[in-house]
Amino acid sequence: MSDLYIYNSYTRQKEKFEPITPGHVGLYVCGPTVSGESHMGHARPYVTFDLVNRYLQHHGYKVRYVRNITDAGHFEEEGREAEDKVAKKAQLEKLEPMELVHKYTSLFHWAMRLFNCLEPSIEPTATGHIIEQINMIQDIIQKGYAYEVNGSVYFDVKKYAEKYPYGKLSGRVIDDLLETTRDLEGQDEKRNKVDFALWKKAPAEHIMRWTSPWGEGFPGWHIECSAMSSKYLGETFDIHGGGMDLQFPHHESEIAQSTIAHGHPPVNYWMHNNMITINGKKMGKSYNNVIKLTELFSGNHPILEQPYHPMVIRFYILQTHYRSTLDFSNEALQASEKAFRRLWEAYEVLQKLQPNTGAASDKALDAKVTTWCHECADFMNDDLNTAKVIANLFELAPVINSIKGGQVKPDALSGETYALLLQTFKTYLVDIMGMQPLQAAQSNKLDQVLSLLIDIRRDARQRKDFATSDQIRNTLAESGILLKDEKDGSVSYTIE
RNA sequence: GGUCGCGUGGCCGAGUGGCUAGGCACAGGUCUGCAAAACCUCCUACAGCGGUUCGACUCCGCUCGCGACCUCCA
Repeated sequence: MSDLYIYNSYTRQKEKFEPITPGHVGLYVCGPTVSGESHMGHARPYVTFDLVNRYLQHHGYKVRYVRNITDAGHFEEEGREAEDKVAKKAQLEKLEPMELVHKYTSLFHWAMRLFNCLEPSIEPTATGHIIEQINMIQDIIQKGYAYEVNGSVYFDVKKYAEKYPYGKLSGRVIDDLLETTRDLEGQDEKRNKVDFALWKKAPAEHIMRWTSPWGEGFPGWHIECSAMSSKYLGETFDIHGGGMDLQFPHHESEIAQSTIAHGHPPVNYWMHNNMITINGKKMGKSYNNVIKLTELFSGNHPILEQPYHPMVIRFYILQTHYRSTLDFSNEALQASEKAFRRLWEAYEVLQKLQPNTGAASDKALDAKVTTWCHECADFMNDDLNTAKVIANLFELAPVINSIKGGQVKPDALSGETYALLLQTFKTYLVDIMGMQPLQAAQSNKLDQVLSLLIDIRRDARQRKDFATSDQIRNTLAESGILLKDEKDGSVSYTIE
Protein backbone atom coordinates (compact mmCIF):
# COMPACT_ATOMS: atom_id res chain seq x y z
CA MET A 1 0.00 0.00 0.00
CA SER A 2 1.34 3.42 -0.87
CA ASP A 3 2.33 5.92 1.78
CA LEU A 4 -0.07 7.98 3.80
CA TYR A 5 0.60 11.69 4.02
CA ILE A 6 -1.09 13.81 6.62
CA TYR A 7 -0.99 17.51 7.31
CA ASN A 8 0.86 18.17 10.53
CA SER A 9 -0.36 21.36 12.16
CA TYR A 10 2.89 21.59 14.08
CA THR A 11 5.08 21.85 11.00
CA ARG A 12 2.34 23.25 8.79
CA GLN A 13 2.97 20.84 5.99
CA LYS A 14 1.98 17.46 4.74
CA GLU A 15 4.25 14.76 6.02
CA LYS A 16 4.63 11.10 5.36
CA PHE A 17 3.10 9.22 8.23
CA GLU A 18 5.48 6.91 10.03
CA PRO A 19 4.43 5.45 13.35
CA ILE A 20 6.77 5.15 16.28
CA THR A 21 6.12 1.45 16.63
CA PRO A 22 5.82 -0.29 13.27
CA GLY A 23 2.33 -1.59 12.73
CA HIS A 24 0.85 0.33 15.65
CA VAL A 25 -0.58 3.80 15.98
CA GLY A 26 -1.39 5.77 19.11
CA LEU A 27 -4.18 8.23 18.46
CA TYR A 28 -5.45 10.70 21.04
CA VAL A 29 -8.43 12.95 20.42
CA CYS A 30 -9.84 15.58 22.72
CA GLY A 31 -13.28 14.35 23.70
CA PRO A 32 -16.38 16.13 24.87
CA THR A 33 -16.91 18.16 27.99
CA VAL A 34 -20.00 16.49 29.34
CA SER A 35 -21.47 19.47 31.08
CA GLY A 36 -24.02 19.91 28.33
CA GLU A 37 -25.45 18.55 25.12
CA SER A 38 -23.26 18.13 22.09
CA HIS A 39 -24.07 20.32 19.13
CA MET A 40 -23.51 20.02 15.44
CA GLY A 41 -20.05 21.55 15.62
CA HIS A 42 -18.96 18.79 17.95
CA ALA A 43 -19.90 16.22 15.37
CA ARG A 44 -17.09 17.26 13.09
CA PRO A 45 -14.04 16.17 15.10
CA TYR A 46 -15.62 12.90 16.08
CA VAL A 47 -16.57 12.02 12.52
CA THR A 48 -13.22 13.28 11.24
CA PHE A 49 -11.15 11.26 13.67
CA ASP A 50 -13.39 8.26 13.29
CA LEU A 51 -12.33 8.48 9.67
CA VAL A 52 -8.69 8.74 10.71
CA ASN A 53 -9.09 5.75 12.99
CA ARG A 54 -10.82 3.71 10.30
CA TYR A 55 -8.34 4.66 7.64
CA LEU A 56 -5.33 3.81 9.76
CA GLN A 57 -6.90 0.44 10.41
CA HIS A 58 -7.51 0.03 6.70
CA HIS A 59 -3.81 0.67 6.24
CA GLY A 60 -3.18 -2.32 8.44
CA TYR A 61 -2.26 -0.51 11.61
CA LYS A 62 -3.40 -1.65 14.97
CA VAL A 63 -4.73 1.56 16.44
CA ARG A 64 -5.09 2.43 20.07
CA TYR A 65 -7.62 5.22 19.91
CA VAL A 66 -7.97 7.19 23.13
CA ARG A 67 -10.70 9.79 23.43
CA ASN A 68 -11.27 11.33 26.81
CA ILE A 69 -14.41 12.42 28.57
CA THR A 70 -13.94 15.71 30.35
CA ASP A 71 -16.19 15.35 33.34
CA ALA A 72 -14.35 17.53 35.81
CA GLY A 73 -15.06 20.76 34.04
CA HIS A 74 -12.93 23.76 33.46
CA PHE A 75 -13.11 27.31 34.62
CA GLU A 76 -16.00 29.28 33.34
CA GLU A 77 -13.81 32.33 33.12
CA GLU A 78 -10.18 32.41 33.97
CA GLY A 79 -9.24 34.71 36.82
CA ARG A 80 -12.71 35.61 37.91
CA GLU A 81 -14.48 33.58 40.48
CA ALA A 82 -13.27 30.16 39.60
CA GLU A 83 -16.19 27.98 38.78
CA ASP A 84 -16.33 24.42 37.83
CA LYS A 85 -18.70 24.31 34.90
CA VAL A 86 -20.06 20.96 35.81
CA ALA A 87 -20.73 21.93 39.38
CA LYS A 88 -22.41 25.14 38.41
CA LYS A 89 -24.84 23.56 36.03
CA ALA A 90 -25.58 20.84 38.51
CA GLN A 91 -26.66 23.34 41.09
CA LEU A 92 -28.92 25.03 38.63
CA GLU A 93 -30.53 21.82 37.62
CA LYS A 94 -30.60 20.41 41.10
CA LEU A 95 -28.65 17.40 40.06
CA GLU A 96 -25.65 15.68 41.44
CA PRO A 97 -22.57 16.44 39.34
CA MET A 98 -22.06 12.79 38.56
CA GLU A 99 -25.68 12.46 37.58
CA LEU A 100 -25.35 15.31 35.16
CA VAL A 101 -22.12 13.98 33.77
CA HIS A 102 -23.65 10.60 33.32
CA LYS A 103 -26.64 12.00 31.49
CA TYR A 104 -24.60 13.93 28.97
CA THR A 105 -22.09 11.14 28.57
CA SER A 106 -24.90 8.79 27.66
CA LEU A 107 -26.32 11.30 25.24
CA PHE A 108 -22.93 11.69 23.65
CA HIS A 109 -22.53 7.95 23.25
CA TRP A 110 -26.00 7.75 21.75
CA ALA A 111 -25.05 10.35 19.16
CA MET A 112 -21.77 8.59 18.39
CA ARG A 113 -23.64 5.37 17.70
CA LEU A 114 -26.04 7.14 15.37
CA PHE A 115 -23.09 8.64 13.54
CA ASN A 116 -21.65 5.15 13.29
CA CYS A 117 -18.41 6.24 14.93
CA LEU A 118 -16.36 3.29 16.08
CA GLU A 119 -15.78 3.24 19.79
CA PRO A 120 -12.41 4.38 21.02
CA SER A 121 -10.15 1.74 22.52
CA ILE A 122 -10.03 3.65 25.77
CA GLU A 123 -12.32 6.43 26.91
CA PRO A 124 -10.70 7.76 30.07
CA THR A 125 -12.41 10.29 32.31
CA ALA A 126 -10.73 13.24 33.92
CA THR A 127 -12.22 12.46 37.30
CA GLY A 128 -10.81 8.96 37.08
CA HIS A 129 -7.29 10.28 36.68
CA ILE A 130 -6.92 12.89 39.39
CA ILE A 131 -3.95 11.10 40.89
CA GLU A 132 -2.14 10.92 37.57
CA GLN A 133 -2.72 14.63 37.12
CA ILE A 134 -1.49 15.47 40.59
CA ASN A 135 1.61 13.38 40.05
CA MET A 136 2.35 15.14 36.82
CA ILE A 137 1.90 18.55 38.41
CA GLN A 138 4.29 17.61 41.23
CA ASP A 139 6.80 16.50 38.70
CA ILE A 140 6.59 19.81 36.87
CA ILE A 141 6.98 21.72 40.13
CA GLN A 142 10.04 19.68 41.00
CA LYS A 143 11.55 20.46 37.64
CA GLY A 144 11.07 24.15 38.39
CA TYR A 145 8.50 25.03 35.79
CA ALA A 146 5.47 25.45 38.00
CA TYR A 147 4.83 27.31 41.20
CA GLU A 148 2.24 27.24 43.91
CA VAL A 149 0.33 30.28 45.07
CA ASN A 150 -2.47 30.14 47.62
CA GLY A 151 -3.36 26.55 46.94
CA SER A 152 -3.25 26.91 43.18
CA VAL A 153 -0.47 25.82 40.86
CA TYR A 154 0.55 27.63 37.70
CA PHE A 155 2.80 26.70 34.85
CA ASP A 156 5.64 29.15 34.27
CA VAL A 157 5.24 29.85 30.58
CA LYS A 158 7.81 32.62 30.42
CA LYS A 159 10.52 30.40 31.83
CA TYR A 160 9.48 27.60 29.53
CA ALA A 161 9.61 29.87 26.51
CA GLU A 162 13.21 30.78 27.21
CA LYS A 163 14.28 27.28 26.36
CA TYR A 164 11.49 25.79 24.28
CA PRO A 165 9.49 26.94 21.26
CA TYR A 166 6.31 27.94 23.07
CA GLY A 167 3.70 29.06 20.57
CA LYS A 168 5.02 27.10 17.61
CA LEU A 169 1.90 24.97 17.22
CA SER A 170 -0.49 27.88 17.26
CA GLY A 171 1.79 30.36 15.56
CA ARG A 172 2.14 32.53 18.56
CA VAL A 173 5.06 34.72 19.62
CA ILE A 174 5.68 34.69 23.33
CA ASP A 175 6.62 38.38 23.48
CA ASP A 176 3.37 39.32 21.78
CA LEU A 177 1.47 37.18 24.22
CA LEU A 178 3.14 38.81 27.17
CA GLU A 179 2.06 42.19 25.85
CA THR A 180 -1.28 41.58 24.29
CA THR A 181 -2.95 39.01 26.47
CA ARG A 182 -6.05 40.60 27.76
CA ASP A 183 -5.99 42.06 31.20
CA LEU A 184 -8.35 40.09 33.35
CA GLU A 185 -9.17 40.52 36.97
CA GLY A 186 -7.58 38.49 39.68
CA GLN A 187 -4.49 37.54 37.79
CA ASP A 188 -2.17 38.75 40.48
CA GLU A 189 -1.49 35.20 41.56
CA LYS A 190 0.30 34.50 38.33
CA ARG A 191 3.83 35.61 37.70
CA ASN A 192 2.89 36.34 34.10
CA LYS A 193 -0.37 36.67 32.33
CA VAL A 194 0.50 33.88 29.95
CA ASP A 195 0.88 31.37 32.76
CA PHE A 196 -1.88 28.81 32.98
CA ALA A 197 -3.33 26.86 35.87
CA LEU A 198 -2.33 23.29 36.51
CA TRP A 199 -4.34 23.10 39.70
CA LYS A 200 -6.94 25.43 41.09
CA LYS A 201 -7.88 25.91 44.69
CA ALA A 202 -11.57 25.18 45.17
CA PRO A 203 -13.69 27.88 46.75
CA ALA A 204 -15.91 26.74 49.61
CA GLU A 205 -19.02 26.43 47.44
CA HIS A 206 -17.30 24.33 44.85
CA ILE A 207 -18.81 20.87 44.72
CA MET A 208 -16.24 18.98 42.74
CA ARG A 209 -13.03 18.94 44.73
CA TRP A 210 -10.16 16.67 45.48
CA THR A 211 -7.47 16.61 48.12
CA SER A 212 -4.05 17.48 46.81
CA PRO A 213 -0.64 18.45 48.18
CA TRP A 214 -1.81 22.06 47.77
CA GLY A 215 -5.11 21.68 49.54
CA GLU A 216 -8.61 21.02 48.24
CA GLY A 217 -9.04 21.85 44.62
CA PHE A 218 -9.48 20.60 41.11
CA PRO A 219 -7.28 20.17 38.05
CA GLY A 220 -6.64 22.94 35.55
CA TRP A 221 -7.71 23.08 31.96
CA HIS A 222 -5.08 21.20 30.13
CA ILE A 223 -3.42 18.73 32.41
CA GLU A 224 -5.93 15.92 32.00
CA CYS A 225 -5.10 15.33 28.36
CA SER A 226 -1.38 15.26 29.06
CA ALA A 227 -1.76 12.91 32.00
CA MET A 228 -4.10 10.52 30.24
CA SER A 229 -2.44 10.48 26.84
CA SER A 230 0.95 9.69 28.33
CA LYS A 231 -0.53 7.03 30.57
CA TYR A 232 -2.19 5.12 27.74
CA LEU A 233 -0.10 6.00 24.70
CA GLY A 234 3.30 6.72 26.14
CA GLU A 235 5.37 9.84 26.62
CA THR A 236 5.58 10.30 22.88
CA PHE A 237 2.77 9.10 20.70
CA ASP A 238 1.84 9.35 17.06
CA ILE A 239 -1.22 11.49 16.48
CA HIS A 240 -3.10 14.01 18.57
CA GLY A 241 -6.30 15.37 17.13
CA GLY A 242 -8.93 17.93 17.93
CA GLY A 243 -10.66 21.03 16.69
CA MET A 244 -8.64 23.96 15.44
CA ASP A 245 -9.95 26.13 18.21
CA LEU A 246 -8.08 23.96 20.69
CA GLN A 247 -4.68 24.75 19.24
CA PHE A 248 -4.36 27.64 21.60
CA PRO A 249 -4.15 27.53 24.48
CA HIS A 250 -5.13 23.92 25.06
CA HIS A 251 -2.75 22.03 22.83
CA GLU A 252 0.05 24.53 23.20
CA SER A 253 -0.18 24.01 26.95
CA GLU A 254 -0.21 20.26 26.57
CA ILE A 255 3.02 20.44 24.66
CA ALA A 256 4.62 22.64 27.33
CA GLN A 257 3.52 20.47 30.26
CA SER A 258 4.53 17.23 28.66
CA THR A 259 7.82 18.57 27.40
CA ILE A 260 8.82 19.51 30.94
CA ALA A 261 7.45 16.38 32.56
CA HIS A 262 8.95 13.97 30.06
CA GLY A 263 11.85 15.88 28.62
CA HIS A 264 10.58 15.83 25.07
CA PRO A 265 7.50 16.84 23.08
CA PRO A 266 4.53 14.50 23.39
CA VAL A 267 3.23 14.23 19.85
CA ASN A 268 4.66 13.54 16.39
CA TYR A 269 1.67 14.58 14.30
CA TRP A 270 -0.92 17.17 15.29
CA MET A 271 -4.13 17.09 13.31
CA HIS A 272 -6.84 19.72 13.55
CA ASN A 273 -10.24 19.78 11.95
CA ASN A 274 -11.76 23.08 10.90
CA MET A 275 -14.99 24.52 12.25
CA ILE A 276 -18.60 24.19 11.22
CA THR A 277 -19.96 27.65 10.62
CA ILE A 278 -23.47 28.94 10.41
CA ASN A 279 -24.01 32.07 8.35
CA GLY A 280 -20.26 32.27 8.15
CA LYS A 281 -19.76 32.28 11.90
CA LYS A 282 -18.38 29.50 14.00
CA MET A 283 -21.06 27.51 15.74
CA GLY A 284 -20.49 27.97 19.43
CA LYS A 285 -21.93 28.87 22.75
CA SER A 286 -20.50 32.36 22.69
CA TYR A 287 -22.23 33.12 19.39
CA ASN A 288 -25.53 31.72 20.51
CA ASN A 289 -25.98 29.96 17.21
CA VAL A 290 -25.83 26.39 18.36
CA ILE A 291 -27.92 23.61 16.91
CA LYS A 292 -27.84 20.65 19.25
CA LEU A 293 -27.60 17.17 17.84
CA THR A 294 -30.94 16.18 19.30
CA GLU A 295 -32.49 19.17 17.54
CA LEU A 296 -30.75 18.33 14.32
CA PHE A 297 -32.07 14.79 14.32
CA SER A 298 -35.59 15.86 15.26
CA GLY A 299 -35.77 19.01 13.16
CA ASN A 300 -36.95 20.83 16.25
CA HIS A 301 -35.15 24.15 15.88
CA PRO A 302 -36.28 27.41 14.25
CA ILE A 303 -33.45 27.36 11.74
CA LEU A 304 -34.13 23.82 10.61
CA GLU A 305 -36.55 23.18 7.76
CA GLN A 306 -36.59 19.46 8.42
CA PRO A 307 -34.95 16.76 10.53
CA TYR A 308 -31.63 15.48 9.27
CA HIS A 309 -30.55 11.89 9.55
CA PRO A 310 -27.21 11.32 11.30
CA MET A 311 -25.88 9.65 8.17
CA VAL A 312 -26.75 12.74 6.17
CA ILE A 313 -24.74 14.84 8.61
CA ARG A 314 -21.89 12.40 8.38
CA PHE A 315 -21.94 12.47 4.59
CA TYR A 316 -22.17 16.23 4.60
CA ILE A 317 -19.09 16.42 6.81
CA LEU A 318 -17.15 13.99 4.64
CA GLN A 319 -18.04 15.82 1.43
CA THR A 320 -15.73 18.59 2.57
CA HIS A 321 -12.07 18.24 3.37
CA TYR A 322 -11.61 18.22 7.13
CA ARG A 323 -9.33 21.25 7.15
CA SER A 324 -11.84 23.51 5.40
CA THR A 325 -14.62 25.34 7.13
CA LEU A 326 -18.01 23.86 6.50
CA ASP A 327 -20.95 26.19 6.35
CA PHE A 328 -24.31 24.99 7.57
CA SER A 329 -27.47 25.64 5.61
CA ASN A 330 -30.66 23.74 5.02
CA GLU A 331 -29.94 23.86 1.33
CA ALA A 332 -26.53 22.29 1.75
CA LEU A 333 -27.83 19.57 4.02
CA GLN A 334 -30.73 18.79 1.74
CA ALA A 335 -28.32 18.55 -1.17
CA SER A 336 -26.23 16.13 0.85
CA GLU A 337 -29.25 14.04 1.65
CA LYS A 338 -30.22 13.68 -1.99
CA ALA A 339 -26.67 13.05 -3.02
CA PHE A 340 -26.19 10.38 -0.42
CA ARG A 341 -29.44 8.63 -1.29
CA ARG A 342 -28.38 8.47 -4.90
CA LEU A 343 -24.94 7.17 -4.09
CA TRP A 344 -26.20 4.56 -1.68
CA GLU A 345 -28.82 3.35 -4.13
CA ALA A 346 -26.15 2.95 -6.76
CA TYR A 347 -24.22 0.83 -4.30
CA GLU A 348 -27.29 -1.32 -3.70
CA VAL A 349 -27.86 -1.67 -7.42
CA LEU A 350 -24.23 -2.66 -7.83
CA GLN A 351 -24.59 -5.45 -5.30
CA LYS A 352 -27.47 -6.91 -7.27
CA LEU A 353 -25.84 -6.67 -10.67
CA GLN A 354 -24.91 -9.91 -12.40
CA PRO A 355 -21.20 -9.52 -13.00
CA ASN A 356 -19.69 -10.27 -16.34
CA THR A 357 -17.41 -13.28 -16.30
CA GLY A 358 -15.29 -12.54 -19.32
CA ALA A 359 -13.31 -9.66 -20.71
CA ALA A 360 -14.52 -6.10 -21.09
CA SER A 361 -16.38 -5.25 -24.27
CA ASP A 362 -15.93 -1.55 -23.69
CA LYS A 363 -12.24 -1.20 -23.04
CA ALA A 364 -12.34 2.57 -22.69
CA LEU A 365 -15.04 2.53 -20.06
CA ASP A 366 -13.42 -0.37 -18.29
CA ALA A 367 -10.18 1.56 -18.09
CA LYS A 368 -11.91 4.67 -16.79
CA VAL A 369 -13.71 2.72 -14.11
CA THR A 370 -10.50 1.04 -13.07
CA THR A 371 -8.77 4.38 -12.79
CA TRP A 372 -11.57 5.96 -10.78
CA CYS A 373 -11.45 3.06 -8.37
CA HIS A 374 -7.70 3.10 -7.94
CA GLU A 375 -7.58 6.86 -7.49
CA CYS A 376 -9.55 6.60 -4.27
CA ALA A 377 -6.52 5.23 -2.48
CA ASP A 378 -4.37 8.12 -3.68
CA PHE A 379 -6.94 10.64 -2.53
CA MET A 380 -7.16 9.13 0.92
CA ASN A 381 -3.42 8.95 1.22
CA ASP A 382 -3.24 12.64 0.42
CA ASP A 383 -4.35 13.88 3.82
CA LEU A 384 -7.64 11.99 3.79
CA ASN A 385 -9.34 13.75 0.92
CA THR A 386 -12.80 12.26 1.25
CA ALA A 387 -14.25 15.01 -0.93
CA LYS A 388 -12.36 13.62 -3.88
CA VAL A 389 -13.15 10.03 -3.02
CA ILE A 390 -16.83 10.86 -2.97
CA ALA A 391 -16.49 12.70 -6.28
CA ASN A 392 -15.05 9.56 -7.84
CA LEU A 393 -17.81 7.41 -6.42
CA PHE A 394 -20.20 9.80 -8.13
CA GLU A 395 -18.37 9.18 -11.38
CA LEU A 396 -18.97 5.50 -10.89
CA ALA A 397 -22.64 5.75 -9.97
CA PRO A 398 -23.92 6.53 -13.50
CA VAL A 399 -21.91 3.60 -14.85
CA ILE A 400 -23.61 1.28 -12.41
CA ASN A 401 -27.04 2.72 -13.08
CA SER A 402 -26.48 2.58 -16.80
CA ILE A 403 -25.69 -1.11 -16.65
CA LYS A 404 -28.89 -1.67 -14.77
CA GLY A 405 -30.86 0.65 -17.04
CA GLY A 406 -29.52 -0.97 -20.17
CA GLN A 407 -27.71 2.08 -21.53
CA VAL A 408 -24.46 0.24 -20.98
CA LYS A 409 -24.06 -3.44 -21.82
CA PRO A 410 -23.57 -5.80 -18.91
CA ASP A 411 -20.37 -7.11 -20.44
CA ALA A 412 -18.91 -3.65 -20.91
CA LEU A 413 -16.78 -4.17 -17.83
CA SER A 414 -14.66 -7.21 -17.21
CA GLY A 415 -15.39 -9.54 -14.34
CA GLU A 416 -12.31 -8.23 -12.62
CA THR A 417 -13.49 -4.65 -12.90
CA TYR A 418 -16.87 -5.61 -11.49
CA ALA A 419 -15.12 -7.01 -8.47
CA LEU A 420 -12.95 -3.93 -8.15
CA LEU A 421 -16.01 -1.68 -8.37
CA LEU A 422 -17.82 -3.58 -5.69
CA GLN A 423 -14.77 -3.66 -3.49
CA THR A 424 -14.22 0.08 -3.95
CA PHE A 425 -17.72 0.97 -2.77
CA LYS A 426 -17.53 -1.45 0.11
CA THR A 427 -14.09 -0.31 1.19
CA TYR A 428 -14.45 3.43 0.86
CA LEU A 429 -18.12 4.11 1.40
CA VAL A 430 -18.81 1.53 4.09
CA ASP A 431 -15.54 0.59 5.79
CA ILE A 432 -13.55 3.80 5.64
CA MET A 433 -16.19 6.50 5.50
CA GLY A 434 -18.45 4.50 7.74
CA MET A 435 -21.67 5.13 5.87
CA GLN A 436 -24.83 3.18 6.54
CA PRO A 437 -28.18 3.14 4.77
CA LEU A 438 -30.71 5.77 5.80
CA GLN A 439 -33.49 3.29 6.21
CA ALA A 440 -33.31 0.52 8.71
CA ALA A 441 -33.80 -3.01 7.55
CA GLN A 442 -37.50 -3.63 7.11
CA SER A 443 -39.38 -6.24 8.98
CA ASN A 444 -40.58 -9.27 7.09
CA LYS A 445 -44.15 -8.49 7.96
CA LEU A 446 -44.05 -5.05 6.44
CA ASP A 447 -42.38 -6.53 3.43
CA GLN A 448 -45.20 -9.04 3.06
CA VAL A 449 -47.86 -6.36 3.33
CA LEU A 450 -46.15 -4.24 0.72
CA SER A 451 -45.71 -7.21 -1.56
CA LEU A 452 -49.43 -7.76 -1.39
CA LEU A 453 -50.17 -4.15 -2.25
CA ILE A 454 -47.66 -4.24 -5.06
CA ASP A 455 -49.31 -7.35 -6.45
CA ILE A 456 -52.77 -5.79 -6.31
CA ARG A 457 -51.44 -2.71 -8.02
CA ARG A 458 -49.77 -4.78 -10.71
CA ASP A 459 -53.05 -6.47 -11.47
CA ALA A 460 -54.82 -3.16 -11.62
CA ARG A 461 -52.23 -1.79 -14.01
CA GLN A 462 -52.55 -4.80 -16.26
CA ARG A 463 -56.27 -4.15 -16.42
CA LYS A 464 -55.41 -0.49 -17.09
CA ASP A 465 -57.27 0.39 -13.93
CA PHE A 466 -54.94 3.28 -13.25
CA ALA A 467 -57.27 4.84 -10.72
CA THR A 468 -56.67 1.94 -8.40
CA SER A 469 -52.97 1.63 -9.13
CA ASP A 470 -52.37 5.32 -8.58
CA GLN A 471 -54.40 5.30 -5.42
CA ILE A 472 -52.17 2.61 -3.98
CA ARG A 473 -49.01 4.39 -5.00
CA ASN A 474 -50.17 7.84 -3.89
CA THR A 475 -51.51 6.70 -0.57
CA LEU A 476 -48.32 4.87 0.21
CA ALA A 477 -46.34 7.92 -0.84
CA GLU A 478 -48.23 9.98 1.67
CA SER A 479 -46.90 7.80 4.41
CA GLY A 480 -43.42 7.99 3.02
CA ILE A 481 -43.30 4.73 1.13
CA LEU A 482 -42.25 5.33 -2.45
CA LEU A 483 -42.90 2.76 -5.14
CA LYS A 484 -40.72 2.64 -8.19
CA ASP A 485 -41.64 0.80 -11.36
CA GLU A 486 -38.46 -0.69 -12.65
CA LYS A 487 -37.74 -1.18 -16.31
CA ASP A 488 -37.92 -4.94 -16.06
CA GLY A 489 -41.46 -4.77 -14.69
CA SER A 490 -40.53 -5.34 -11.08
CA VAL A 491 -41.44 -2.87 -8.39
CA SER A 492 -39.17 -1.69 -5.63
CA TYR A 493 -39.89 0.56 -2.71
CA THR A 494 -38.07 2.88 -0.38
CA ILE A 495 -39.20 4.12 2.98
CA GLU A 496 -38.33 7.64 3.96
C1' G B 1 -4.81 45.96 18.03
C1' G B 2 -1.62 41.21 17.26
C1' U B 3 -1.25 36.34 14.72
C1' C B 4 -3.15 33.11 11.09
C1' G B 5 -6.42 31.73 7.29
C1' C B 6 -10.10 32.31 3.53
C1' G B 7 -12.80 34.75 -0.82
C1' U B 8 -14.43 29.38 -6.77
C1' G B 9 -20.47 29.22 -11.36
C1' G B 10 -27.85 29.97 -8.39
C1' C B 11 -26.21 27.10 -3.73
C1' C B 12 -22.51 23.61 -1.41
C1' G B 13 -17.85 22.43 -2.23
C1' A B 14 -12.57 19.88 -4.64
C1' G B 15 -8.29 21.22 -7.05
C1' U B 16 -4.23 22.51 -10.24
C1' G B 17 0.88 26.93 -13.48
C1' G B 18 -1.53 25.05 -19.46
C1' C B 19 -5.53 19.15 -19.98
C1' U B 20 -10.68 23.90 -16.96
C1' A B 21 -13.61 17.86 -9.90
C1' G B 22 -18.11 16.36 -7.79
C1' G B 23 -22.96 17.21 -5.55
C1' C B 24 -27.64 19.96 -5.35
C1' A B 25 -30.82 23.27 -8.12
C1' C B 26 -32.34 24.92 -13.18
C1' A B 27 -33.36 23.85 -18.45
C1' G B 28 -33.91 20.40 -22.63
C1' G B 29 -34.23 15.31 -24.03
C1' U B 30 -34.68 9.53 -23.62
C1' C B 31 -37.57 5.96 -21.04
C1' U B 32 -42.65 5.64 -18.99
C1' G B 33 -50.22 4.83 -18.92
C1' C B 34 -48.80 8.59 -15.37
C1' A B 35 -45.31 9.49 -11.52
C1' A B 36 -40.70 8.66 -9.43
C1' A B 37 -36.04 6.94 -10.40
C1' A B 38 -32.35 6.29 -13.92
C1' C B 39 -29.70 7.87 -18.31
C1' C B 40 -28.00 11.80 -21.86
C1' U B 41 -27.24 17.01 -22.83
C1' C B 42 -26.97 22.11 -21.29
C1' C B 43 -25.08 25.85 -17.58
C1' U B 44 -17.82 26.85 -17.69
C1' A B 45 -16.63 29.92 -12.25
C1' C B 46 -12.36 31.06 -9.67
C1' A B 47 -13.19 39.02 -5.07
C1' G B 48 -10.61 43.53 -7.46
C1' C B 49 -6.06 45.73 -9.37
C1' G B 50 -1.11 45.18 -10.69
C1' G B 51 3.36 41.93 -11.38
C1' U B 52 6.23 37.23 -12.71
C1' U B 53 5.47 33.79 -16.95
C1' C B 54 5.01 31.65 -23.60
C1' G B 55 0.68 30.85 -20.38
C1' A B 56 -2.34 32.00 -13.68
C1' C B 57 -8.04 30.49 -10.91
C1' U B 58 -3.39 28.33 -9.35
C1' C B 59 3.05 32.05 -7.83
C1' C B 60 4.20 37.37 -5.85
C1' G B 61 2.44 42.33 -4.21
C1' C B 62 -1.38 45.64 -2.99
C1' U B 63 -6.67 46.72 -2.16
C1' C B 64 -11.46 45.27 -0.61
C1' G B 65 -14.54 41.72 1.98
C1' C B 66 -15.04 37.65 5.50
C1' G B 67 -13.57 34.46 9.34
C1' A B 68 -10.64 31.97 13.29
C1' C B 69 -7.45 32.41 17.47
C1' C B 70 -5.59 35.88 21.18
C1' U B 71 -11.06 34.18 26.93
C1' C B 72 -14.42 28.49 27.94
C1' C B 73 -14.80 26.52 23.02
C1' A B 74 -14.86 20.77 18.44
